[in-house]
Amino acid sequence: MTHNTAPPDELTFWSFVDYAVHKAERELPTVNAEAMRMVLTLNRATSMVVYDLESTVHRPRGWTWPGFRVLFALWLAGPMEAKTTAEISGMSRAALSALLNTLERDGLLTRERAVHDRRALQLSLTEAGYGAILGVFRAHNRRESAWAEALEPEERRELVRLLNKLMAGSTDAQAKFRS
Amino acid sequence: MTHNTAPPDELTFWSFVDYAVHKAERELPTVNAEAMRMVLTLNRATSMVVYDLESTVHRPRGWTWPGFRVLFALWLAGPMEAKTTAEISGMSRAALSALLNTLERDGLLTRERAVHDRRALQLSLTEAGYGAILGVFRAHNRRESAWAEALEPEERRELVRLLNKLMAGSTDAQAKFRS
DNA sequence: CCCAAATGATCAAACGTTTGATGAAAAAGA
DNA sequence: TCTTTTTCATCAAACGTTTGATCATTTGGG
Repeated sequence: MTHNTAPPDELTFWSFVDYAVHKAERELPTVNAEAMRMVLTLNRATSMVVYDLESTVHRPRGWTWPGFRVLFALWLAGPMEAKTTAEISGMSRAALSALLNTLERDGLLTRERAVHDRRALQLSLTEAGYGAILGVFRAHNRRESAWAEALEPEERRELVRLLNKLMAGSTDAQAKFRS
Repeated sequence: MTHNTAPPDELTFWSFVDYAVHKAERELPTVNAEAMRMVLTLNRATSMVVYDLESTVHRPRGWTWPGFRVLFALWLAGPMEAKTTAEISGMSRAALSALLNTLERDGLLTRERAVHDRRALQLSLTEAGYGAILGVFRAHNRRESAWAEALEPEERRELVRLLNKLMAGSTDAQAKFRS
């Protein structure tokens, strides 16, 4: 255990995890240091991946990752109700509603009221949306590949397994989900 | 390999990963499915943890996770230059600038110009900020603990190791970082 | 010493997200 | 059938973030 007590001005995004965990452990006897380290590391790793993908793939093309997620879902699964889109792309109905304004304005998808239920909304890719998604996905996947190469194939599978187990455990943890 | 081709309306946040990977694999021979699965899973797991922590710990107290990260850094490492705070809490200087408006308005920290360099900003917790952070951190850490229990101790260590290796590999991947 | 380049911070516009409220349509109950 | 409840979508206000521009200060080169 490296007793890293670096002065504040030498701390970096990376070294802060160790610094914080050790310092918290020392000053707060009741802290769950391992849980702290896990969540801290999980967030930092994801934050780096997200920032990279967003700034190298999506923003240069005038897109955002959330917008990409919606278009990607429609591309793979076909036209669907907005409620389903929100569910599978991991956003609230209100967030999707706002996001749709942008995507519709940019001519990437259309929203129309469903025939069987006039409250519901049916989303479909436009020709333009359909034409654009493949290229963006390819660039996105190339970037994902570069990240994935940091791990051995076996390690990638293990990482996925552990993350899935973590998600499965959210039920026991009585985690709060998006409504 | 479960050939899950569920109709769109039965898809969920969870099942979409499998569905998307299989469908992409089938329709796009050149796709790197393992990389896709890894990034998709990483983001969904983190998104769930973030939403839970944010909505059960921070927002009910009138805080946000980003604000908490800043106050937490100042609490652990003491007063420091804003540039350092941005670096170790993982945000751009511009984002921190905006965030500081809120934190300062709420009386949780103060910003003053540094004496040795009149461009620089020195951040310090106020009494109120210092008094509030411990309780919030305790609640935060309790929630982290609940999540951590989904994994065995050995699995937690392995997850952290894999995530660190992923972060370390970002150099090879020539990932883009925040400036 | 003076001027050009680099650095620290802020601002502005656009965007996605959250919570809580409102409106409209459908479902459930009396 | 009529009323109450539930469901789907949107809106409004507040917030954090991004990119690109601007301003002030400091550093470094002639």
